Amino acid sequence: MGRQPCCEKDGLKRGPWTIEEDHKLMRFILNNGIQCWRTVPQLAGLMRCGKSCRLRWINYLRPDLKRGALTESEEDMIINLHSCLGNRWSKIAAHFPGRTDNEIKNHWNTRIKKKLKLLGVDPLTHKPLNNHNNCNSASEVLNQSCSSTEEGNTGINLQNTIVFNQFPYSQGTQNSSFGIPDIRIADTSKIPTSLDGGSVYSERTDFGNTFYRGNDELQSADYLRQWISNPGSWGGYNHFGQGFLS
DNA sequence: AATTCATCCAACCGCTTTGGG
DNA sequence: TCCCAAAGCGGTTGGATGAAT
Repeated sequence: MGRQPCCEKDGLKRGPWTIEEDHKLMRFILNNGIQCWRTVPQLAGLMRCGKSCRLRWINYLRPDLKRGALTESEEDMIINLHSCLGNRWSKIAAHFPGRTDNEIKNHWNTRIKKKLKLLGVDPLTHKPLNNHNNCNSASEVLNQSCSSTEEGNTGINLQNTIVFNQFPYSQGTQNSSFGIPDIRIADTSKIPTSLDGGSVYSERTDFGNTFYRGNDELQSADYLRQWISNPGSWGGYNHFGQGFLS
């Protein structure tokens, strides 16, 4: 006997979310908050499993999401944090308000890994790909700076002072704050500005990163209402159309 | 214009962790 | 302490899109 599926699969919809589904999920969360993800789809009238709803909310519908391409400084921070934390994307994402672990993970896999390889750095170990004699300095320095990272301090400032001299990335033109040469992969600036194929994009809402989680996951429906009533926060949600709050 | 290849990223799968009884 | 359900997490996939031929 295998593990029980997380939910009953029969009859459940999979694949990309439609506007209507997004609409239903957001409206439900607005009105009810989140107590139990497993009950959300049923109560919201969605033919999805709770897991799918949770993922959609966290990665896409949360109003506090910061949208658009990651900045160069964010990219540099990811590299430094990854050297400390490894593939613990949620831990890394915790240092980036409005960014999701999925987004950072995708960015790492599609852009940063290539960037590091171009620089002759192993993305896994953060050591030079060819020069094994040089391995100690960078990793040791990074490990030293990681203790504070694990405790909530990013440790970035500490690294910033050390990495310039010892980190393997530090060869070449240093445009960024962490000594990483300014080699940008093409096509990093593709920032959607409107709904396209069921996707939602918006400017940053600037509501901070405390929107949900806490006692009842969702801090308050009032908070959401406040966000929704703010015209400036709705740049990319126009597709929901009028009557969303009804 | 048609086809192939490369890239991106939303979504899924399944394992691990957490929390309540 | 143990068990189980739910949530969290990271690896992976597959469809959409754009670039190259």
